[in-house]
Amino acid sequence: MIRIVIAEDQQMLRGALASLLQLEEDIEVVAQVSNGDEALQAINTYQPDLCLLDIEMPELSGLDVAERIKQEGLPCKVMIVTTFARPGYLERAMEAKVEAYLLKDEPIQFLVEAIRKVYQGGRVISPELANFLFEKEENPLSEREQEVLRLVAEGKSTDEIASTLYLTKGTVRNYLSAAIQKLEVNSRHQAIKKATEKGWL
Amino acid sequence: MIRIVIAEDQQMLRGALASLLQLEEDIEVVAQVSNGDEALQAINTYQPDLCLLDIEMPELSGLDVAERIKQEGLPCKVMIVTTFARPGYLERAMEAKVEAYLLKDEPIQFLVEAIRKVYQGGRVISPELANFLFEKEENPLSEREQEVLRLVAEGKSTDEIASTLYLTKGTVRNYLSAAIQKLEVNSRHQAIKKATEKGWL
DNA sequence: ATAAAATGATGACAGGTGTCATATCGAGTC
DNA sequence: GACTCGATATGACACCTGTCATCATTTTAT
Repeated sequence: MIRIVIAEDQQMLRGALASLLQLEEDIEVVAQVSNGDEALQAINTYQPDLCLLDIEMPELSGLDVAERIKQEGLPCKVMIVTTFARPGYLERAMEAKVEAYLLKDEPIQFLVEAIRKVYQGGRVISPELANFLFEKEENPLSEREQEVLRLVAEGKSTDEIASTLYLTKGTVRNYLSAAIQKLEVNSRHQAIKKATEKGWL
Repeated sequence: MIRIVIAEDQQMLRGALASLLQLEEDIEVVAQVSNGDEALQAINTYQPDLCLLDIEMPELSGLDVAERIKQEGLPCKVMIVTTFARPGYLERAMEAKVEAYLLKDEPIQFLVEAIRKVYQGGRVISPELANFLFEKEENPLSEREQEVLRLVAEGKSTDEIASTLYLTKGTVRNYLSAAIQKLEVNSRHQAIKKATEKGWL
């Protein structure tokens, strides 16, 4: 019996997956949760064989949860199940050594088979993502540049960012300028768009 | 037997819903499609009792499909099933006189019951959205202002927008300025954010 | 038919933004 | 110890942006 925990914030999908997986004879859904914090708790409590983690959830992202599980050396295998084919996400997941990375655009049957493969010690990646593994683009942004971009993304002004980070606004503009050039775009907002698409924030 | 068509672009959710609904004795899923165009075709072909429409799909949005169904006077009842609690979406849906508007954050059981109610002539709205029906905010943006904002959202520059719409850049800035003031924000980008949240684009 | 909106344009101004050259400082590296 | 690199700062410049006043034209409403 494969014991699993499902972490997914959209109730309808979470419930649907749980019901369908429960129908499989060799699978038992021991817990369903809707955010990253609860996911960690549930994994500690139930010690499942593996967990399905959505990435974009409240509190802790699925990637954060994956990293913690691996750091703490928990035996629970990790399967990321997400909408987003972002190179940066995949890279973080690979670095955390997760067992699978699937897109929600796969059929359920693919998920079920992936679960069995992972349980038996295998690894699975959605075929659409296979390319990303080779032609992987490194995140060109420095820590500071990411920080500044994140704040712009939240809607903050140059001045607000400057005081948040205890910098002058000139310096903030320098970081933005550097980021804009590294990303080969023309404005801070295009920079945010591109960095977000790539999963670099 | 309630015959339904499911239009939802995320394969995993679509398949899961189809499988689960199929398990209900009084429901038959006659077609599953992944975009708005196919939805219209399927509805014409199969003449289902009702259809589940996601809003954000390729080609035609679920709202577009709903409007066409109602304009053409097709007997198919329409249930919108979406992630987004945006007042503007709900308003468009109400104007199109759809039979139901549900959030994907509802449990499946809610969906199943809603399907039965709608089949029997009822209407259903996710409880979280009930407020929006009363305190409904009108879209304050003119057609032109929306057009310009949409183009900014695509990442176009003022000059590009000007030549796309055959306007001078001064005029483009005027529309943006008007939109920014109507939305009570400080920049074109905040304007996009707010308008998008409200479902006004 | 006439008033009121909406559409489109222009020019001007203040302030924001992106770029660049340049300088300092500290942490590594050779 | 000299050198390089990243983080930080400054000042200057050109260009972009948001606002406003003003005007002409076309649509819409009464």
